[in-house]
Amino acid sequence: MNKTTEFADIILPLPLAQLFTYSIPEELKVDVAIGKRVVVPFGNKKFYTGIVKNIHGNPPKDYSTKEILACLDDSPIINNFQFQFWDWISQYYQCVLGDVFKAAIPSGLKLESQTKITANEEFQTQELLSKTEEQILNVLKHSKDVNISTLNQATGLKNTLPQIKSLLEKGAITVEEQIINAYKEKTKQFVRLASDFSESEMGDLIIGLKRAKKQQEILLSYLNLSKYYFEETAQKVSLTEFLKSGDFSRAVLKSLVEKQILEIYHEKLDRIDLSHTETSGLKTLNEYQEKAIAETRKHFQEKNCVLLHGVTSSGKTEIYIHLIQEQLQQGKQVLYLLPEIALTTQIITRLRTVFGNKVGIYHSKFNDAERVEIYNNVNQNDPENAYQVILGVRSSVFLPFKNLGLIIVDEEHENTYKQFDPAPRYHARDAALYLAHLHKAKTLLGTATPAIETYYNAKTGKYGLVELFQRHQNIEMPEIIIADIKEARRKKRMKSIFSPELMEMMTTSLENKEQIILFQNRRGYSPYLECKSCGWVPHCPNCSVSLTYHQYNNQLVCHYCAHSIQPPNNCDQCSSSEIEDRGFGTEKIEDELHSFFPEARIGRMDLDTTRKKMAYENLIYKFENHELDILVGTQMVSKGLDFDNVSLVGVLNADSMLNYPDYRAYERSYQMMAQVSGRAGRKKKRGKVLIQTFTPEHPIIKNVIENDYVSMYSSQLSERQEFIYPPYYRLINICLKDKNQTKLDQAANVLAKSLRKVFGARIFGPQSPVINRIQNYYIINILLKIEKKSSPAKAKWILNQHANHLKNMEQFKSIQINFDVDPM
DNA sequence: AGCACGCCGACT
DNA sequence: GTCGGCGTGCTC
Repeated sequence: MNKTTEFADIILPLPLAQLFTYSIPEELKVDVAIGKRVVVPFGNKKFYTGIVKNIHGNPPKDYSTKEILACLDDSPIINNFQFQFWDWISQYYQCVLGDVFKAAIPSGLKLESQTKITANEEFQTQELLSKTEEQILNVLKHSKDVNISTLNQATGLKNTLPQIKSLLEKGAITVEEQIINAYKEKTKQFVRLASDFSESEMGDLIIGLKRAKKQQEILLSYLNLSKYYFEETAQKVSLTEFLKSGDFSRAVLKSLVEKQILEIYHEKLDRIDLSHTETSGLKTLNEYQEKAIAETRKHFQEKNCVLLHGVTSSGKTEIYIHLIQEQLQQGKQVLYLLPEIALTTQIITRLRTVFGNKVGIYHSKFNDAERVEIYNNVNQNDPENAYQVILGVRSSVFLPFKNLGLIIVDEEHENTYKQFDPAPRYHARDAALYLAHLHKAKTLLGTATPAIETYYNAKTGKYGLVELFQRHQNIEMPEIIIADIKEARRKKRMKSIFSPELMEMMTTSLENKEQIILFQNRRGYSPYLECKSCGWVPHCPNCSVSLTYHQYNNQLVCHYCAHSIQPPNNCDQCSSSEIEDRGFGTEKIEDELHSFFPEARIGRMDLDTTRKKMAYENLIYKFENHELDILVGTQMVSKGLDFDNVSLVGVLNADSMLNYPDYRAYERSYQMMAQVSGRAGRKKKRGKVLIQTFTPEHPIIKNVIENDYVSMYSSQLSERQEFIYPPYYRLINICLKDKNQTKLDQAANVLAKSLRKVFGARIFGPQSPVINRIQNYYIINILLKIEKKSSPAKAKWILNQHANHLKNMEQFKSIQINFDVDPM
């Protein structure tokens, strides 16, 4: 017996800090290996899918082990790169490996145990059963495969657990844990000949069927469709299509199958379309692109990361494509990261036309089965059939790459690359840099408006910097016009939410049959309602935010917990019936546009209109085809879309962004306005951008008008230094949560005090966030700002010590503490 | 995270 | 008197 393969340390998909050690039964010793999935019992009921992290021969001292029940994989699904990557994520972002496991693997690869309940047939009523118990027993007798949730549904009861428990005690039912595999391969049925008949054999067969006309007909029709004797390889014939083609009955086909002439077979079907698309060569680069790509290659010789700072429509994508091609020729994989909203059909199509079915897409709107297929595809060892290029969102950094050569992070400044909740709170751009380091690959960051931190890294020589200021086909940068709404309001010249300038420009554009994009970073109709006489504002009962009014369903909705109510007719406080909406969101803009421009075709693009799988694509398609004149939207409209006929972009309220209480507010406002401006004026004509603001003299607005990123950068940089922010300092936010506000405040004060003893003035807070209650949990933050040079690992270790100390205090046991490293 | 155990309030 | 609320502790 081999002693060193006695035990395995398992990662479980739970937010628990340790690994769990199980013993490997003799019969599984050949199967169980590092990186494979295993099923293990946990507690006295549950089963989980875990990942084998370690195999060893050291029996644990303090407890006896349970046995691994099954091994799910023939070959590992987690490779060594991934284990190292997971370790880094869990250390850097201060979370547990189980959290990383949960985020990294599509849930279809994680089995779940489900309690299956069956009625005991031998049970005879000896004791009196309660009504609900009888009801439950009745349901069980008439259906099979019942679990708790279906039982709750069938009986209409909220919670049947107590009754189940008592029935179990009385011996009326049995309960069994069942493991459900969520992922099923999709298969399709096909028809083919049962054996390889020669032409003369086939002739005999057909003659033999002369008394079964229908069967003969089917056979001939099959030969016809499959071109069996005409082509080298017969065409595949799908069962359903075949039956439909001649209105054949299944029964007739069945008799042919029984005669062993035809047979039906199943074939696994990829949910992802792998059909061969025609690939076309690369586009030739213009001289500026050529220069940029040459510089990039040169930087890569000594630097691992290059920032490609190229203005909107300077043709960054073509540069990426050329670089991807180079990697593929060397047999390397490429990961192309995009933020959610920029992963559009346009870019997918472009990549597919060049790389065909070598491109895999990993999108959040894909269902789980599709993700499992992509995961498995990347994991397989056959480079002929595996995707070589993955175009994906944040979570695609967790795919099982074996041989990465290049990671491209497009729209690098996008804050959606940072995951906020749940843990792991990772930033895909920063994680990508580490991932590339593991593979000894290069990273290319691309954007028109770099994040301050990134530009700083480039300027200080940590990254290579390549700049590309020439728009392709020499399209001019749009003309930016400012509308002073304070002035317009004073003179009472505002038409609802539109300044006279905007009204005029919209009218002209519509007359010229040109398209318009209007941008407002707020969905819903109006951010809040207010009582005209006493100023009362309806708030969410669970969160400390006002409720947003949505007109399309006439609801007041909380954007934090989705709580919704009917708008009140009367004020809760003074019963006045005069309740007015305040502020405006995309819905209201759409509404107002309809009344001012009844002829115009208007589309709205925000979270509410793009929930369905293809809704976003449909809107884009309609706008591209000029089936819409005006597109109103939140930041979704500002990303990576190329439209040819947009002559006007309107930013309805620049101040709402500028006044946001965050140290990144100015940076983000600049990025947002610069990006949305980039949508204006493509071919032929110079576009116009109109920005409505109360503060036309604002320096950020000036930077936007002059398209002066560098000025914005240097003014922000000095502010960052002065006020102790990145890139000079590293931020770690410590978030405390509890249902009891007093207890929470006390705990935060105790923690802040003890941290100050170590970190001194580097500790800020405790500070209540603007929204200090979400889903009935109060929230308070403590912020640590440490010098970039000092060791973050040590600081994190100290933070953990103090947090654990707090959790060990009797009165603060219930407090939840989590860390957010490099918060956004 | 789940789930069991255990201790206090409102009800058949 | 019980049912059921959620606070607390444990899981290899």
